[in-house]
Amino acid sequence: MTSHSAASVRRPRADAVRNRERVLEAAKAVFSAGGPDASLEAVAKRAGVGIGTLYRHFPTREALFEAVYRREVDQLGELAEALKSAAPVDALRRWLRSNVEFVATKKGMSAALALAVGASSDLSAYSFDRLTRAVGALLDRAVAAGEIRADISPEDLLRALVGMCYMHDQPGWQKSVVRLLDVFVDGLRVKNSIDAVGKQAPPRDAREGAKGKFRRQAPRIGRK
Amino acid sequence: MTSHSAASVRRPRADAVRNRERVLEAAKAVFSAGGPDASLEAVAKRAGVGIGTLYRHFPTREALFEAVYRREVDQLGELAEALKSAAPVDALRRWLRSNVEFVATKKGMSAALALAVGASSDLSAYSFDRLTRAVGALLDRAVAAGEIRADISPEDLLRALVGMCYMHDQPGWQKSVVRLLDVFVDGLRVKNSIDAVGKQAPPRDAREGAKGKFRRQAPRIGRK
Amino acid sequence: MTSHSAASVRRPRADAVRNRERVLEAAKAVFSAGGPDASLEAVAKRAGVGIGTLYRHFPTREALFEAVYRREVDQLGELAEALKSAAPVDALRRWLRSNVEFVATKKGMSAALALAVGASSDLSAYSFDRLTRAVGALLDRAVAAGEIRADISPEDLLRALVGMCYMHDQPGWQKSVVRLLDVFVDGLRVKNSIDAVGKQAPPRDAREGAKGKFRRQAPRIGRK
Amino acid sequence: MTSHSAASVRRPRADAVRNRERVLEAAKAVFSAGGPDASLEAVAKRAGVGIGTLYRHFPTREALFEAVYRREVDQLGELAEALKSAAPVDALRRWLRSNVEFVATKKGMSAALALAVGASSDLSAYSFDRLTRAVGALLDRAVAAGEIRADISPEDLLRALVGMCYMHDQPGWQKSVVRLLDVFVDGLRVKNSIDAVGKQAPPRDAREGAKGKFRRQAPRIGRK
DNA sequence: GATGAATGAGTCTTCATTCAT
DNA sequence: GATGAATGAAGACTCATTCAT
Repeated sequence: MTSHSAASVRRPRADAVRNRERVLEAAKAVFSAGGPDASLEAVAKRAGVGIGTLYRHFPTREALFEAVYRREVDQLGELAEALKSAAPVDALRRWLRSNVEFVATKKGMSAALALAVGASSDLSAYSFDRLTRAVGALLDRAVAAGEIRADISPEDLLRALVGMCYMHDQPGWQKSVVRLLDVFVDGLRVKNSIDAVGKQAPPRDAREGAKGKFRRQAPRIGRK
Repeated sequence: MTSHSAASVRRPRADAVRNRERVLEAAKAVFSAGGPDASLEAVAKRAGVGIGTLYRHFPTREALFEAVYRREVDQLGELAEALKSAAPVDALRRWLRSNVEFVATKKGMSAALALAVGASSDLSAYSFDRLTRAVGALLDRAVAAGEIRADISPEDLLRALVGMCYMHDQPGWQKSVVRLLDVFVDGLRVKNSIDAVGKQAPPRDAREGAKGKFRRQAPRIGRK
Repeated sequence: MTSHSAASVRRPRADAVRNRERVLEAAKAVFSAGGPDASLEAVAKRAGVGIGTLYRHFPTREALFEAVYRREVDQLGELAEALKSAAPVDALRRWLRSNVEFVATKKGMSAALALAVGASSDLSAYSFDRLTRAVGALLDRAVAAGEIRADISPEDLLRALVGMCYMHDQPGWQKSVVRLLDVFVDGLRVKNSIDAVGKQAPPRDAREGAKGKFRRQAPRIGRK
Repeated sequence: MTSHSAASVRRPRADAVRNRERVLEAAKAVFSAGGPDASLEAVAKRAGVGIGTLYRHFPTREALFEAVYRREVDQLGELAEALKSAAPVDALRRWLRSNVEFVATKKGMSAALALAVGASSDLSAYSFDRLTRAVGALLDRAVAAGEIRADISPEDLLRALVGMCYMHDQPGWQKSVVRLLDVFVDGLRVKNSIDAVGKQAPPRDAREGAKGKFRRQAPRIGRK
């Protein structure tokens, strides 16, 4: 439509890009502090833009969430893939620890992790899927090498990790979690030694599977 | 104040007691379903009383929380004490598992558990203290018996438990958590085998302590 | 629940009643002036109550509409019934004229009338039904007496009336409409003299009927 | 201003003309569907142009209205003039019916008609004037021929027509209106037969007149 | 003591309008 | 000239909280 447009997609305006970025940054911070119900107006204010601008870039709360967290989730996923060359159990341990560091470093990473087990939504489904695959690979390798027990699913492990990082706002949580994770990995190496108390868990191969992407559904994220 | 009052404390009116109870019951249900931000008006409506009545009995949201959850927390604490006679590690394992069952059975117990690591408040402080003591006793016994490693604090363990129960709304979470906890306890029995990756945790006795009740402070619970 | 309540329904509080009335009065005025999209906040302000109070009494815009207009519509309906004793054609003419006076006198009556042919909604359906019945009775009587042609339906007549009153904000509209209605009634007395130009309308008895109440449906009233 | 401009008026750029046309087309459609309060952004989007372009061509909502409807109004006016040769009453009847067809055929024509009696504005004033003159000619001829009564003004007739077309969004309205108009014309032929009920209308010549153009004033059209 | 009416602050959301590119 | 980004003013609606009855 414009006379000088060469390609069909226009280069986005510089200030628009800057604003988009600012909003994302602000949203990360605000959601980190105030939870997923935080006021969008607060986000806009922190970003230094009008509320209308926020809405132009992200027409729904969901859209903003998505933009904020998808990238983080992907980083967590890539982390797992990057460890494919290490010794199986060591890779596992290091991935778990790296997660802790990640969460410690990057504000909002914790929320990204939590998404994976949170209330259903497209974004949650994506997160769950992405991370389950990632950790599944690590797990499979260690099991195949016969170094850890086979009855823990990627979902289990993911939940354990998320659960432990859940307390990421307490003083000293980081060391605590590393300690706990180490204990946990130690436990993984013990092959089903104890079953006096409870029922035997299903063997690794008979797990519920569902590797396909996006199994879960549902719109909302935290609003009432 | 009143003309005919013999003693300084009057026996509360029967309907007042009944209303108080109704509100508590309603609050438990509503908070379970809608989270801690649920509308107080919804609570009143469910209890079949006016909003004013709710406020008379519980002048703040916090007060209502307190009344709802303190009892639950105490139950979790007593659970630990009841296991003092069992074999140390077994007692530990059983307590952890019992928590899972508890959360599974009694609506709202999960929230009670979560309080222990949640945002600061009088109630949280109390919960944290109560449960830390409980699990601490179990832990101490097992360490004293030389059956588990000594570098995991009650706080650590509590946080791990809470975190894992955090996902109590996913299908099949219960079995998953039991599995994870078993792995964890298995890991506890391995005495410091691995320390190549991280620093050694401080010995049990040098922990930050703080057994005194109500260390932490702060008013809010989730509202903005 | 209260100790002194004799009957099951409490007498509404005096101030509540007063406020309700104020809001209705204000709404009638505001809707008259600003149309059905007028701001509810403007209504509240004019009534001298908080916006919350307005919402307490009328939880939706529709509810307020309903409360404002149902009574007016009923008055228009009763008007028709009150004329049952007069000579058929005269009754018809007088009813039509009375409507004009009504609209002229009572602010908002025009809107009430317009509802009858307006966008679908429960209230519109009710209005349409109520008024169609009213005018239908008058029409039937005149047709039965053989004094007017039979091919005009109550709906037709109603629409003509509404349409003409539509212009109720022009200077001198009132006399004009009375004049037009008179001409129209005169025309009704001419029994099908002319049909050279168009097709014959269906006979009176074969009309689409649908006397049952509330045929039409649909929620909105004017918002976008 | 521009260096190479020979004459004082430049030939408009081709794309500007095209855009102007697109916007007009879109506006006609959007206003037809959503009423006069429809979003200008919706118009721009439908036209496939930026909102800025719309504003450049039509700096106010009024300006857009004007551009959209003036042409339509003129068409309605010309319709009346085209019938000057027919028999007076027949011409009148045919003009009225033609209006109905017009409204039925051309989306937005109804709005154009309604403008004539709508809220004051330059555009309304123009419409009113244009159409009043048109219908006045038809009326005068029939009165002069002694075929219809003399106490109905062009304004009256216009209002009757508009009023009847007011319901143009109901199913089957078209036949209904034709029927009503026929009845109305029949009524016109009855010379003042009835005056028992109301006062005698003023004679044709003593009417309020006001043939001059643009008597009325006022800016707004429907916005708040 | 119980009740529920009143209040208004806080959020979300939509658009008309202005302006930088 | 065209574009669409930015802005902020409304307006709807929800609830926590106070208070008159």
